[in-house]
Amino acid sequence: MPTTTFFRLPEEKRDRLMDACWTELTTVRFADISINRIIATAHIPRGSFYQYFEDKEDLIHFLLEDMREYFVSLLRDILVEARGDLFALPAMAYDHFIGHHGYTDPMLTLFIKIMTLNKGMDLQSFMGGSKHFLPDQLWEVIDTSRLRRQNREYANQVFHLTCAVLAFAVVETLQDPAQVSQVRELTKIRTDLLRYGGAADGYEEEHT
Amino acid sequence: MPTTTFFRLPEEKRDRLMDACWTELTTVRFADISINRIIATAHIPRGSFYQYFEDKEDLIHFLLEDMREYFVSLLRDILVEARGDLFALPAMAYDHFIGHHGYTDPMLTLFIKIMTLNKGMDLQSFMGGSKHFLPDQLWEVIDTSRLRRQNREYANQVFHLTCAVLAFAVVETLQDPAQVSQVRELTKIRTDLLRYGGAADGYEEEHT
DNA sequence: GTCGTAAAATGACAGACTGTCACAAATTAT
DNA sequence: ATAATTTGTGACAGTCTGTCATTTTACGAC
Repeated sequence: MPTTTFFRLPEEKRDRLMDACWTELTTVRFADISINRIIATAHIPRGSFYQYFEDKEDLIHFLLEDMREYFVSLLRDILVEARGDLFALPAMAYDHFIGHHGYTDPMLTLFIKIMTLNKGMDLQSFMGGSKHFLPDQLWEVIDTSRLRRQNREYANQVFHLTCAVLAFAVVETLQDPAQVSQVRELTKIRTDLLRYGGAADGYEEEHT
Repeated sequence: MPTTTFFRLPEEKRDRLMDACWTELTTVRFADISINRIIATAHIPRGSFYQYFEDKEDLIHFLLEDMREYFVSLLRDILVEARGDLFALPAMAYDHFIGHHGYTDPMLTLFIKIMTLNKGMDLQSFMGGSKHFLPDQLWEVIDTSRLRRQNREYANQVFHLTCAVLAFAVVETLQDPAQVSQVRELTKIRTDLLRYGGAADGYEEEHT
């Protein structure tokens, strides 16, 4: 967490610094992030930076947390549009990512750049910032009647796997942007897997 | 990939170097791996190291690939024991990881250390080293009659999600080692989700 | 307006790290 | 024995990070 000093900073200076941070974060991989470059770009003296942030990790954590919050609210919108159907999330969110709707969301663009640079960046720990994996904001809009069990923990599990499916799709597309339609097909298969199960019908009876 | 020179190295020297590498890899996080420390531990001059490996990434890649191969063969053994039931994999593999059987597998110990240090290290890209996510070795021993569809691509998807469930379990246990039994329960729920689907029965009819 | 105290700014610095390169040593071929 | 090739080596240039003693600014009390 940044220092209180950071939040007391004059707006212009803080913006200058944050711009430089986001540029750095969306230009090089996590491992290569350089505070040297950031302070050079932002024209902020070295000592000042360390008055605002504890260290590099502190900075990165702060930026990603910001992004996570945005991301969750985006998923919430999508979920509302899907009438609370958790299983519809991967396909719809994927289309958002790919820019299916023509316009490009600035924050999402940053997110995708970061994912591209840090291939397979771990959505698990990205979302895991919150205590529960399934944030309150999303739990509120889930239609639990569509789920086999209606408790939050079960929804949490479904959401977990749902996120994994979304992550697979994003990563695959980044690795080969030409295969959008193929990835879309895979996502449908995976989603059906989550919905209806992957076991052959003959074996389904074991379950009671 | 290491240089041919590396493979021509006298065994004693190569072992000394590799030992130091594994020690480093299982002691600090990826980001903090220091070639300085490695060469100091192994008593290998700086210049020599760079005659064997292109750079730090080259080294890490080589070590992890080694581990991946071991890991795949372990999963194969488990899958055989499970009579090819892909859905049984997470629970069984998890018990192996936790050391349910009392003995500890040296390579697995290293693997767990690495996972602990790099919380949520991406199994996706770890396994993704191979062209197909589902390696031939595993495909050979899968009982496809248990799957809704029998083609390899479908098995690949199931395996993908299966790995995700395993990864969840491992990460959760590392975060809080006390909760083994709880994680085991979660793993069962997740596996059932993959087997039979998470949709409420009423909605299942949509599927044809 | 001046003095004093607390907050903020600053850049020089120590310590660490990486990858390179010119040259020495050893090994192999002729 | 000599030449050619491969391997070994450590000094070095260039970066980087986080700290800290010191200066500058902000601000309230008198």
